[in-house]
Amino acid sequence: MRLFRSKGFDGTTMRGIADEAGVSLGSAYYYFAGKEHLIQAFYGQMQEAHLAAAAQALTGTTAFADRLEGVLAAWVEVAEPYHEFAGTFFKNAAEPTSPLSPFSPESSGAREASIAIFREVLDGSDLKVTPALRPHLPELLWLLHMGMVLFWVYDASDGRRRTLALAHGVAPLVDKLGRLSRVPVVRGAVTDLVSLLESLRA
Amino acid sequence: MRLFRSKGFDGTTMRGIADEAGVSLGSAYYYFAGKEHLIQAFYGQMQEAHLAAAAQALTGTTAFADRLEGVLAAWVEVAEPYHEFAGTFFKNAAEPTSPLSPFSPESSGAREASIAIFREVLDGSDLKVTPALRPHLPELLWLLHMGMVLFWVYDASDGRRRTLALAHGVAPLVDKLGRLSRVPVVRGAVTDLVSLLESLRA
DNA sequence: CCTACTTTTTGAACACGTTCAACAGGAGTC
DNA sequence: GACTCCTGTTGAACGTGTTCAAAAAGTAGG
Repeated sequence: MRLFRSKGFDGTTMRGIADEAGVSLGSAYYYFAGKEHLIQAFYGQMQEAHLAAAAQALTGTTAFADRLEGVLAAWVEVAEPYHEFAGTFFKNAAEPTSPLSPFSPESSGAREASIAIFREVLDGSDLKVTPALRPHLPELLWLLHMGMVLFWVYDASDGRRRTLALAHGVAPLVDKLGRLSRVPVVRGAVTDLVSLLESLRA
Repeated sequence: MRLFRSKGFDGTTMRGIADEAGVSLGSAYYYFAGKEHLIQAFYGQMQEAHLAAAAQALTGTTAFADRLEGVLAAWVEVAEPYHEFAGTFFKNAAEPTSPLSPFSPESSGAREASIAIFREVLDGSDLKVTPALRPHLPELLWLLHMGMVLFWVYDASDGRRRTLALAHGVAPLVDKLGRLSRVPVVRGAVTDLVSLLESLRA
Protein backbone atom coordinates (compact mmCIF):
# COMPACT_ATOMS: atom_id res chain seq x y z
CA MET A 1 0.00 0.00 0.00
CA ARG A 2 2.83 2.40 0.85
CA LEU A 3 4.53 1.65 -2.43
CA PHE A 4 1.34 2.10 -4.39
CA ARG A 5 0.72 5.47 -2.83
CA SER A 6 4.24 6.75 -3.36
CA LYS A 7 4.90 5.34 -6.83
CA GLY A 8 1.46 4.71 -8.30
CA PHE A 9 0.19 1.41 -9.58
CA ASP A 10 2.36 1.14 -12.67
CA GLY A 11 5.38 2.55 -10.87
CA THR A 12 5.20 -0.14 -8.25
CA THR A 13 6.87 -3.36 -9.31
CA MET A 14 6.27 -6.86 -8.07
CA ARG A 15 9.99 -7.07 -7.43
CA GLY A 16 9.80 -3.94 -5.33
CA ILE A 17 6.90 -5.33 -3.36
CA ALA A 18 8.74 -8.58 -2.79
CA ASP A 19 11.86 -6.74 -1.65
CA GLU A 20 9.88 -4.51 0.67
CA ALA A 21 8.17 -7.56 2.14
CA GLY A 22 11.53 -9.32 2.52
CA VAL A 23 10.57 -12.26 0.35
CA SER A 24 11.50 -13.45 -3.09
CA LEU A 25 9.62 -12.57 -6.24
CA GLY A 26 8.25 -16.09 -6.51
CA SER A 27 6.84 -15.94 -3.01
CA ALA A 28 4.89 -12.82 -3.83
CA TYR A 29 3.19 -14.81 -6.56
CA TYR A 30 2.54 -17.64 -4.16
CA TYR A 31 0.32 -15.39 -2.06
CA PHE A 32 -1.15 -13.18 -4.78
CA ALA A 33 -2.28 -14.54 -8.11
CA GLY A 34 -1.07 -11.39 -9.81
CA LYS A 35 -0.54 -7.70 -9.50
CA GLU A 36 -4.21 -6.93 -9.99
CA HIS A 37 -5.22 -9.11 -7.10
CA LEU A 38 -3.27 -6.89 -4.76
CA ILE A 39 -5.91 -4.25 -5.26
CA GLN A 40 -8.69 -6.43 -3.96
CA ALA A 41 -7.48 -5.83 -0.43
CA PHE A 42 -7.63 -2.12 -1.16
CA TYR A 43 -11.12 -2.52 -2.62
CA GLY A 44 -12.48 -4.17 0.49
CA GLN A 45 -10.68 -1.71 2.74
CA MET A 46 -12.29 1.26 1.05
CA GLN A 47 -15.68 -0.45 1.04
CA GLU A 48 -15.44 -0.90 4.78
CA ALA A 49 -14.37 2.68 5.35
CA HIS A 50 -17.28 3.90 3.28
CA LEU A 51 -19.67 1.76 5.27
CA ALA A 52 -18.51 3.39 8.48
CA ALA A 53 -18.48 6.91 7.08
CA ALA A 54 -21.92 6.40 5.57
CA ALA A 55 -23.36 5.22 8.87
CA GLN A 56 -22.00 8.39 10.40
CA ALA A 57 -23.59 10.51 7.68
CA LEU A 58 -26.94 8.81 8.10
CA THR A 59 -27.43 9.66 11.76
CA GLY A 60 -29.36 12.75 12.62
CA THR A 61 -31.42 13.40 9.54
CA THR A 62 -34.39 11.87 7.81
CA ALA A 63 -34.35 14.25 4.86
CA PHE A 64 -33.69 12.08 1.83
CA ALA A 65 -31.59 14.64 -0.03
CA ASP A 66 -29.33 15.16 2.96
CA ARG A 67 -28.93 11.44 3.51
CA LEU A 68 -28.10 10.77 -0.13
CA GLU A 69 -25.66 13.65 -0.39
CA GLY A 70 -24.07 12.58 2.87
CA VAL A 71 -23.44 9.06 1.67
CA LEU A 72 -22.15 10.18 -1.72
CA ALA A 73 -19.89 12.81 -0.16
CA ALA A 74 -18.67 10.28 2.40
CA TRP A 75 -17.39 8.11 -0.39
CA VAL A 76 -15.54 11.02 -1.96
CA GLU A 77 -13.84 11.77 1.34
CA VAL A 78 -12.92 8.16 1.94
CA ALA A 79 -11.57 7.74 -1.56
CA GLU A 80 -9.70 11.04 -1.77
CA PRO A 81 -6.27 9.76 -0.65
CA TYR A 82 -6.25 7.22 -3.44
CA HIS A 83 -7.44 9.44 -6.24
CA GLU A 84 -4.18 9.67 -8.10
CA PHE A 85 -3.85 6.00 -8.73
CA ALA A 86 -7.56 5.29 -8.86
CA GLY A 87 -7.37 5.65 -12.62
CA THR A 88 -5.30 2.54 -13.09
CA PHE A 89 -7.50 0.91 -10.52
CA PHE A 90 -10.60 1.77 -12.48
CA LYS A 91 -8.91 0.60 -15.65
CA ASN A 92 -8.82 -2.92 -14.29
CA ALA A 93 -12.38 -2.73 -13.06
CA ALA A 94 -13.60 -1.75 -16.50
CA GLU A 95 -12.73 -5.07 -18.08
CA PRO A 96 -15.86 -7.20 -18.04
CA THR A 97 -14.02 -10.47 -17.46
CA SER A 98 -12.08 -9.03 -14.54
CA PRO A 99 -13.18 -10.21 -11.10
CA LEU A 100 -12.52 -6.65 -9.96
CA SER A 101 -15.38 -5.32 -12.03
CA PRO A 102 -18.18 -3.97 -9.83
CA PHE A 103 -20.62 -6.03 -11.90
CA SER A 104 -18.75 -9.31 -11.63
CA PRO A 105 -20.02 -12.29 -9.61
CA GLU A 106 -16.80 -12.20 -7.57
CA SER A 107 -17.54 -8.75 -6.23
CA SER A 108 -21.23 -9.39 -5.65
CA GLY A 109 -20.57 -9.32 -1.91
CA ALA A 110 -19.13 -5.83 -1.98
CA ARG A 111 -21.81 -4.76 -4.43
CA GLU A 112 -24.63 -6.02 -2.21
CA ALA A 113 -23.09 -4.30 0.78
CA SER A 114 -22.93 -1.09 -1.17
CA ILE A 115 -26.52 -1.41 -2.35
CA ALA A 116 -27.52 -2.03 1.25
CA ILE A 117 -26.15 1.39 2.17
CA PHE A 118 -28.47 2.99 -0.32
CA ARG A 119 -31.36 0.89 0.91
CA GLU A 120 -30.61 2.33 4.32
CA VAL A 121 -30.51 5.84 2.85
CA LEU A 122 -33.99 5.23 1.55
CA ASP A 123 -35.49 3.34 4.48
CA GLY A 124 -34.53 5.90 7.06
CA SER A 125 -35.81 8.78 5.00
CA ASP A 126 -39.08 10.59 4.55
CA LEU A 127 -39.07 10.06 0.79
CA LYS A 128 -42.24 8.69 -0.72
CA VAL A 129 -42.09 7.33 -4.24
CA THR A 130 -44.53 5.40 -6.35
CA PRO A 131 -44.71 1.80 -4.99
CA ALA A 132 -43.64 0.14 -8.23
CA LEU A 133 -40.37 2.06 -8.22
CA ARG A 134 -39.51 1.54 -4.58
CA PRO A 135 -37.91 -1.92 -4.76
CA HIS A 136 -35.65 -0.86 -7.61
CA LEU A 137 -34.50 2.35 -6.02
CA PRO A 138 -31.58 1.06 -3.92
CA GLU A 139 -30.00 -0.50 -6.98
CA LEU A 140 -30.68 2.59 -9.08
CA LEU A 141 -29.05 4.75 -6.44
CA TRP A 142 -26.07 2.43 -6.46
CA LEU A 143 -25.90 2.86 -10.22
CA LEU A 144 -25.95 6.61 -9.70
CA HIS A 145 -23.12 6.12 -7.25
CA MET A 146 -21.16 4.20 -9.90
CA GLY A 147 -21.73 7.05 -12.31
CA MET A 148 -20.42 9.45 -9.72
CA VAL A 149 -17.37 7.29 -9.22
CA LEU A 150 -16.74 7.57 -12.94
CA PHE A 151 -17.09 11.34 -12.70
CA TRP A 152 -14.75 11.31 -9.72
CA VAL A 153 -12.08 9.39 -11.58
CA TYR A 154 -11.97 12.10 -14.21
CA ASP A 155 -12.26 14.92 -11.69
CA ALA A 156 -8.98 16.82 -11.57
CA SER A 157 -10.21 19.68 -9.36
CA ASP A 158 -8.46 20.07 -6.03
CA GLY A 159 -10.11 18.27 -3.17
CA ARG A 160 -12.54 16.81 -5.72
CA ARG A 161 -14.54 20.00 -5.49
CA ARG A 162 -16.48 19.28 -8.66
CA THR A 163 -17.58 15.82 -7.59
CA LEU A 164 -18.77 17.20 -4.27
CA ALA A 165 -20.66 19.92 -6.14
CA LEU A 166 -22.25 17.23 -8.28
CA ALA A 167 -23.33 15.32 -5.19
CA HIS A 168 -24.67 18.52 -3.70
CA GLY A 169 -26.73 19.20 -6.80
CA VAL A 170 -27.79 15.70 -7.68
CA ALA A 171 -29.14 14.70 -4.29
CA PRO A 172 -31.97 17.27 -4.14
CA LEU A 173 -32.71 16.52 -7.77
CA VAL A 174 -33.18 12.83 -7.12
CA ASP A 175 -35.30 13.77 -4.13
CA LYS A 176 -37.49 15.93 -6.32
CA LEU A 177 -37.72 13.30 -9.04
CA GLY A 178 -38.68 10.68 -6.47
CA ARG A 179 -41.54 12.81 -5.21
CA LEU A 180 -42.57 13.58 -8.78
CA SER A 181 -42.86 9.86 -9.48
CA ARG A 182 -46.15 9.90 -7.63
CA VAL A 183 -47.70 12.59 -9.79
CA PRO A 184 -50.14 10.97 -12.25
CA VAL A 185 -48.64 12.38 -15.47
CA VAL A 186 -45.19 11.24 -14.49
CA ARG A 187 -46.20 7.87 -13.12
CA GLY A 188 -46.74 6.47 -16.61
CA ALA A 189 -43.10 7.07 -17.51
CA VAL A 190 -41.94 5.58 -14.22
CA THR A 191 -44.01 2.48 -14.88
CA ASP A 192 -42.34 2.15 -18.26
CA LEU A 193 -38.94 2.46 -16.63
CA VAL A 194 -39.78 -0.19 -14.06
CA SER A 195 -41.04 -2.68 -16.62
CA LEU A 196 -37.94 -2.03 -18.73
CA LEU A 197 -35.75 -2.78 -15.73
CA GLU A 198 -37.68 -5.94 -14.98
CA SER A 199 -37.59 -7.17 -18.56
CA LEU A 200 -33.82 -6.69 -18.63
CA ARG A 201 -33.36 -8.57 -15.41
CA ALA A 202 -35.24 -11.58 -16.74
CA MET B 1 -6.58 -5.01 -37.51
CA ARG B 2 -6.63 -8.62 -38.65
CA LEU B 3 -4.30 -9.57 -35.81
CA PHE B 4 -6.41 -7.74 -33.25
CA ARG B 5 -9.55 -9.54 -34.40
CA SER B 6 -7.96 -12.96 -34.39
CA LYS B 7 -5.86 -12.70 -31.25
CA GLY B 8 -7.42 -9.93 -29.22
CA PHE B 9 -5.68 -6.82 -28.00
CA ASP B 10 -3.42 -8.40 -25.41
CA GLY B 11 -2.74 -11.40 -27.60
CA THR B 12 -1.45 -9.21 -30.38
CA THR B 13 2.20 -8.25 -29.96
CA MET B 14 4.06 -5.31 -31.37
CA ARG B 15 6.57 -7.81 -32.76
CA GLY B 16 3.75 -9.66 -34.50
CA ILE B 17 2.43 -6.45 -35.97
CA ALA B 18 5.88 -5.45 -37.16
CA ASP B 19 6.42 -8.87 -38.74
CA GLU B 20 3.02 -8.80 -40.43
CA ALA B 21 3.79 -5.34 -41.79
CA GLY B 22 7.19 -6.48 -42.98
CA VAL B 23 9.13 -3.96 -40.91
CA SER B 24 11.28 -4.14 -37.84
CA LEU B 25 10.03 -3.65 -34.32
CA GLY B 26 11.74 -0.28 -34.09
CA SER B 27 10.01 0.96 -37.21
CA ALA B 28 6.62 0.15 -35.77
CA TYR B 29 7.47 2.51 -32.93
CA TYR B 30 8.67 5.12 -35.38
CA TYR B 31 5.17 5.38 -36.83
CA PHE B 32 3.09 4.66 -33.74
CA ALA B 33 3.90 6.12 -30.37
CA GLY B 34 2.76 2.94 -28.66
CA LYS B 35 0.43 0.02 -28.76
CA GLU B 36 -2.55 2.01 -27.60
CA HIS B 37 -2.19 4.44 -30.44
CA LEU B 38 -2.86 1.65 -32.87
CA ILE B 39 -6.44 1.46 -31.69
CA GLN B 40 -7.10 5.04 -32.57
CA ALA B 41 -7.38 3.97 -36.21
CA PHE B 42 -9.93 1.38 -35.15
CA TYR B 43 -11.73 3.98 -33.09
CA GLY B 44 -12.08 6.35 -36.03
CA GLN B 45 -13.02 3.52 -38.35
CA MET B 46 -15.92 2.46 -36.17
CA GLN B 47 -16.94 6.06 -35.66
CA GLU B 48 -17.16 6.49 -39.42
CA ALA B 49 -19.14 3.31 -39.89
CA HIS B 50 -21.56 4.44 -37.21
CA LEU B 51 -21.94 7.79 -38.88
CA ALA B 52 -22.95 6.12 -42.13
CA ALA B 53 -25.25 3.59 -40.46
CA ALA B 54 -26.85 6.33 -38.38
CA ALA B 55 -27.52 8.46 -41.45
CA GLN B 56 -29.24 5.46 -42.95
CA ALA B 57 -31.34 4.98 -39.82
CA LEU B 58 -32.35 8.63 -39.76
CA THR B 59 -33.96 8.73 -43.18
CA GLY B 60 -37.66 8.17 -43.43
CA THR B 61 -38.88 8.98 -39.96
CA THR B 62 -39.37 12.05 -37.85
CA ALA B 63 -40.57 10.17 -34.79
CA PHE B 64 -37.98 10.87 -32.11
CA ALA B 65 -38.18 7.45 -30.46
CA ASP B 66 -37.64 5.69 -33.78
CA ARG B 67 -34.74 7.94 -34.67
CA LEU B 68 -33.04 7.46 -31.32
CA GLU B 69 -33.51 3.71 -31.28
CA GLY B 70 -32.29 3.54 -34.87
CA VAL B 71 -29.07 5.33 -34.07
CA LEU B 72 -28.44 3.33 -30.90
CA ALA B 73 -29.18 0.04 -32.65
CA ALA B 74 -26.99 1.06 -35.58
CA TRP B 75 -24.04 1.35 -33.25
CA VAL B 76 -24.69 -2.11 -31.83
CA GLU B 77 -24.72 -3.57 -35.33
CA VAL B 78 -21.57 -1.75 -36.36
CA ALA B 79 -19.74 -2.76 -33.20
CA GLU B 80 -20.90 -6.38 -33.11
CA PRO B 81 -17.90 -7.90 -34.95
CA TYR B 82 -15.55 -6.42 -32.39
CA HIS B 83 -17.46 -7.36 -29.28
CA GLU B 84 -15.17 -10.11 -28.10
CA PHE B 85 -12.10 -7.95 -27.82
CA ALA B 86 -13.99 -4.78 -27.02
CA GLY B 87 -13.48 -5.60 -23.35
CA THR B 88 -9.74 -5.26 -23.45
CA PHE B 89 -10.20 -2.33 -25.78
CA PHE B 90 -12.34 -0.46 -23.31
CA LYS B 91 -10.07 -1.43 -20.51
CA ASN B 92 -7.41 0.72 -22.09
CA ALA B 93 -9.87 3.47 -22.93
CA ALA B 94 -11.17 3.61 -19.37
CA GLU B 95 -8.00 5.07 -17.95
CA PRO B 96 -8.52 8.80 -17.53
CA THR B 97 -5.02 9.71 -18.60
CA SER B 98 -5.30 7.59 -21.73
CA PRO B 99 -5.77 9.55 -24.97
CA LEU B 100 -8.19 6.80 -25.96
CA SER B 101 -10.66 7.79 -23.29
CA PRO B 102 -13.87 9.13 -24.83
CA PHE B 103 -13.57 12.11 -22.50
CA SER B 104 -9.97 12.96 -23.35
CA PRO B 105 -8.98 16.08 -25.30
CA GLU B 106 -7.32 13.86 -27.92
CA SER B 107 -10.59 12.21 -28.85
CA SER B 108 -12.63 15.41 -28.75
CA GLY B 109 -12.95 15.24 -32.52
CA ALA B 110 -14.58 11.83 -32.48
CA ARG B 111 -16.66 12.87 -29.50
CA GLU B 112 -17.97 15.97 -31.23
CA ALA B 113 -18.80 13.95 -34.33
CA SER B 114 -20.72 11.50 -32.20
CA ILE B 115 -22.59 14.26 -30.39
CA ALA B 116 -23.44 15.73 -33.79
CA ILE B 117 -25.24 12.51 -34.67
CA PHE B 118 -27.49 12.93 -31.68
CA ARG B 119 -28.04 16.57 -32.52
CA GLU B 120 -29.23 15.35 -35.89
CA VAL B 121 -31.50 12.80 -34.19
CA LEU B 122 -33.07 15.67 -32.32
CA ASP B 123 -33.16 18.28 -35.07
CA GLY B 124 -34.91 16.08 -37.58
CA SER B 125 -37.49 14.91 -35.09
CA ASP B 126 -40.87 16.09 -33.90
CA LEU B 127 -39.81 16.12 -30.26
CA LYS B 128 -40.56 19.24 -28.32
CA VAL B 129 -38.81 19.75 -25.01
CA THR B 130 -38.58 22.65 -22.65
CA PRO B 131 -36.29 25.30 -24.24
CA ALA B 132 -33.81 25.37 -21.40
CA LEU B 133 -33.10 21.67 -21.84
CA ARG B 134 -32.81 21.67 -25.60
CA PRO B 135 -29.19 22.80 -26.01
CA HIS B 136 -27.97 20.18 -23.54
CA LEU B 137 -29.89 17.30 -25.05
CA PRO B 138 -27.41 16.20 -27.73
CA GLU B 139 -24.68 15.82 -25.15
CA LEU B 140 -27.03 14.08 -22.73
CA LEU B 141 -28.06 11.64 -25.44
CA TRP B 142 -24.40 11.00 -26.16
CA LEU B 143 -23.92 10.27 -22.47
CA LEU B 144 -26.82 7.84 -22.66
CA HIS B 145 -25.05 6.29 -25.63
CA MET B 146 -21.88 5.91 -23.54
CA GLY B 147 -23.92 4.21 -20.86
CA MET B 148 -25.32 1.85 -23.43
CA VAL B 149 -21.84 1.10 -24.68
CA LEU B 150 -20.93 0.14 -21.15
CA PHE B 151 -23.99 -2.11 -20.99
CA TRP B 152 -23.00 -3.56 -24.36
CA VAL B 153 -19.51 -4.42 -23.17
CA TYR B 154 -21.00 -6.53 -20.42
CA ASP B 155 -23.72 -7.99 -22.62
CA ALA B 156 -22.99 -11.66 -23.21
CA SER B 157 -26.31 -12.49 -24.92
CA ASP B 158 -26.05 -13.75 -28.48
CA GLY B 159 -26.30 -11.06 -31.10
CA ARG B 160 -26.36 -8.52 -28.27
CA ARG B 161 -30.06 -9.19 -27.87
CA ARG B 162 -30.21 -7.53 -24.45
CA THR B 163 -28.55 -4.31 -25.57
CA LEU B 164 -30.96 -4.08 -28.49
CA ALA B 165 -33.85 -4.65 -26.08
CA LEU B 166 -32.51 -1.87 -23.90
CA ALA B 167 -32.37 0.47 -26.88
CA HIS B 168 -35.89 -0.55 -27.83
CA GLY B 169 -37.14 0.24 -24.36
CA VAL B 170 -35.09 3.29 -23.58
CA ALA B 171 -35.86 5.26 -26.74
CA PRO B 172 -39.62 5.63 -26.16
CA LEU B 173 -38.89 6.36 -22.52
CA VAL B 174 -36.57 9.24 -23.37
CA ASP B 175 -39.19 10.43 -25.84
CA LYS B 176 -41.82 10.43 -23.12
CA LEU B 177 -39.53 12.13 -20.61
CA GLY B 178 -38.67 14.79 -23.17
CA ARG B 179 -42.32 15.60 -23.71
CA LEU B 180 -42.92 15.54 -19.97
CA SER B 181 -40.22 18.17 -19.53
CA ARG B 182 -42.73 20.77 -20.75
CA VAL B 183 -45.34 19.91 -18.15
CA PRO B 184 -45.29 22.59 -15.42
CA VAL B 185 -44.79 20.28 -12.41
CA VAL B 186 -41.86 18.58 -14.09
CA ARG B 187 -40.29 21.70 -15.51
CA GLY B 188 -38.96 22.73 -12.12
CA ALA B 189 -36.88 19.57 -11.83
CA VAL B 190 -35.63 19.97 -15.38
CA THR B 191 -34.56 23.53 -14.63
CA ASP B 192 -32.62 22.24 -11.65
CA LEU B 193 -30.94 19.65 -13.83
CA VAL B 194 -29.99 22.25 -16.42
CA SER B 195 -28.50 24.62 -13.90
CA LEU B 196 -26.58 21.75 -12.33
CA LEU B 197 -25.15 20.87 -15.74
CA GLU B 198 -24.21 24.48 -16.38
CA SER B 199 -22.60 24.95 -13.00
CA LEU B 200 -20.49 21.84 -13.56
CA ARG B 201 -19.36 23.00 -16.96
CA ALA B 202 -18.14 26.32 -15.57
C1' DC C 1 30.46 12.76 -57.59
C1' DC C 2 31.15 14.43 -53.00
C1' DT C 3 29.59 16.25 -48.71
C1' DA C 4 26.51 17.61 -45.05
C1' DC C 5 22.21 16.93 -43.29
C1' DT C 6 17.68 14.85 -42.37
C1' DT C 7 14.65 11.04 -42.32
C1' DT C 8 13.91 6.33 -41.69
C1' DT C 9 15.24 1.67 -40.13
C1' DT C 10 17.20 -1.56 -37.25
C1' DG C 11 17.93 -4.86 -33.54
C1' DA C 12 20.05 -5.06 -29.17
C1' DA C 13 18.99 -3.83 -24.51
C1' DC C 14 16.05 -2.74 -20.46
C1' DA C 15 12.57 -3.42 -16.96
C1' DC C 16 8.56 -5.46 -16.28
C1' DG C 17 4.68 -9.27 -15.09
C1' DT C 18 4.37 -13.94 -14.94
C1' DT C 19 5.56 -19.01 -14.93
C1' DC C 20 7.80 -23.04 -13.41
C1' DA C 21 10.81 -26.74 -12.14
C1' DA C 22 13.54 -27.41 -8.40
C1' DC C 23 14.29 -27.25 -3.64
C1' DA C 24 13.69 -26.78 1.60
C1' DG C 25 11.26 -27.49 5.69
C1' DG C 26 7.80 -29.55 8.47
C1' DA C 27 4.34 -32.96 9.84
C1' DG C 28 2.61 -37.14 10.09
C1' DT C 29 3.10 -42.62 9.64
C1' DC C 30 5.44 -46.88 10.04
C1' DG D 1 15.38 -42.95 11.51
C1' DA D 2 13.10 -43.42 6.83
C1' DC D 3 9.53 -42.44 3.91
C1' DT D 4 5.71 -39.78 2.06
C1' DC D 5 3.01 -35.69 1.61
C1' DC D 6 2.03 -30.98 1.93
C1' DT D 7 3.27 -26.16 2.34
C1' DG D 8 6.26 -22.56 1.21
C1' DT D 9 10.30 -20.59 -1.21
C1' DT D 10 13.39 -19.50 -4.68
C1' DG D 11 15.55 -17.39 -8.76
C1' DA D 12 16.23 -18.35 -13.46
C1' DA D 13 13.75 -17.99 -17.72
C1' DC D 14 10.15 -16.41 -21.02
C1' DG D 15 7.66 -13.06 -23.62
C1' DT D 16 6.16 -8.58 -23.36
C1' DG D 17 6.08 -3.09 -24.40
C1' DT D 18 9.27 0.37 -24.94
C1' DT D 19 13.77 2.95 -25.67
C1' DC D 20 17.87 4.22 -28.00
C1' DA D 21 22.29 4.62 -30.17
C1' DA D 22 23.85 3.45 -34.31
C1' DA D 23 23.46 2.43 -39.11
C1' DA D 24 21.25 2.99 -43.56
C1' DA D 25 18.77 5.46 -46.98
C1' DG D 26 17.31 9.55 -48.90
C1' DT D 27 17.90 14.63 -50.11
C1' DA D 28 19.85 18.83 -51.29
C1' DG D 29 23.80 22.01 -52.52
C1' DG D 30 28.16 22.66 -54.50
